[in-house]
Amino acid sequence: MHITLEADYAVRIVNCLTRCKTRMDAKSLASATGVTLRFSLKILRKLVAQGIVRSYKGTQGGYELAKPASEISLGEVIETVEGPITISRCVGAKDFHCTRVGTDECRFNKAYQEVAELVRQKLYGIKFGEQE
Amino acid sequence: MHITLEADYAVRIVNCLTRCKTRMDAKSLASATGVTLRFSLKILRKLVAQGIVRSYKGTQGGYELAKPASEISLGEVIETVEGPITISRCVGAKDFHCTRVGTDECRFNKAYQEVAELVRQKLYGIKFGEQE
DNA sequence: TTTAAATTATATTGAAATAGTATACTTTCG
DNA sequence: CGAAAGTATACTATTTCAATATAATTTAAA
Repeated sequence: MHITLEADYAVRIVNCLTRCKTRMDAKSLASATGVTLRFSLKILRKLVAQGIVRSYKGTQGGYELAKPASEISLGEVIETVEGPITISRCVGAKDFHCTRVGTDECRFNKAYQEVAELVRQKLYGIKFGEQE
Repeated sequence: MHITLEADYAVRIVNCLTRCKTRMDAKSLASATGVTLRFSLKILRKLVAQGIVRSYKGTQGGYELAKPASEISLGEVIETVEGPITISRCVGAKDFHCTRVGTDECRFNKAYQEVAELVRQKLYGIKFGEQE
């Protein structure tokens, strides 16, 4: 159970933009974060669409944060690139189908949802801005 | 970010064994849980190796829990089939490589580890036995 | 003691998700 | 204009996940 590499990359990119306060072009960002140029462009597009990063076209173009780093959380960045955090795909489905017992009302769905909520709260509580 | 289907299946299987207290053969277990026979055998092997389930060979063989259901947790079952819960693959690696800034000591590894620990504690706290 | 019902083990295949690339296009600024 | 940047879509490769196939071994009962 872990986040995708792409989400990791997105975190690196936002972290880099947080620290290097100047506008950066994709090429510099890519080499600074260790992500391939093409792939970082793909990620940057998602971050722009979500309103986390702002882009500038043209010769002096590049990327910078669209809002204060203190308002950007790990959770927001992660969910932007890989979608909502869920623990089990089974959540939302009816139930486990143990036909050998009478009632098989499943309490694990609830547990999974609680875990997902726990993770979400923790990740949304961690902001990029407030680094010591 | 979610557990694998295999882990879901493992939970179903252990849940089924918890509820149907009799010894069950793989075929019945498979059809009761909606997992294919072959795949459930593969999962059962892991559960047996971990000491969660006990197997009996021969004509009257089958599977049953190796210990009280109240001592088996969601976390144990999940980690048995898919390995340790981690949030980022980046954890343990050196750091993000933003070369444009001086020090880039990364606090996200720590955050990831905290989240993983949170999830682990929650999942290990949920036992199969104490279902109402 | 044979035999059928069960588990065990290894290897292989198929499918889906992830990761990364290619190409063509648009915008902006000097 | 024209070069340097971002934008968009589509495609390919790789990895991981899911499932299957085959063959061997063990056990209990007839």
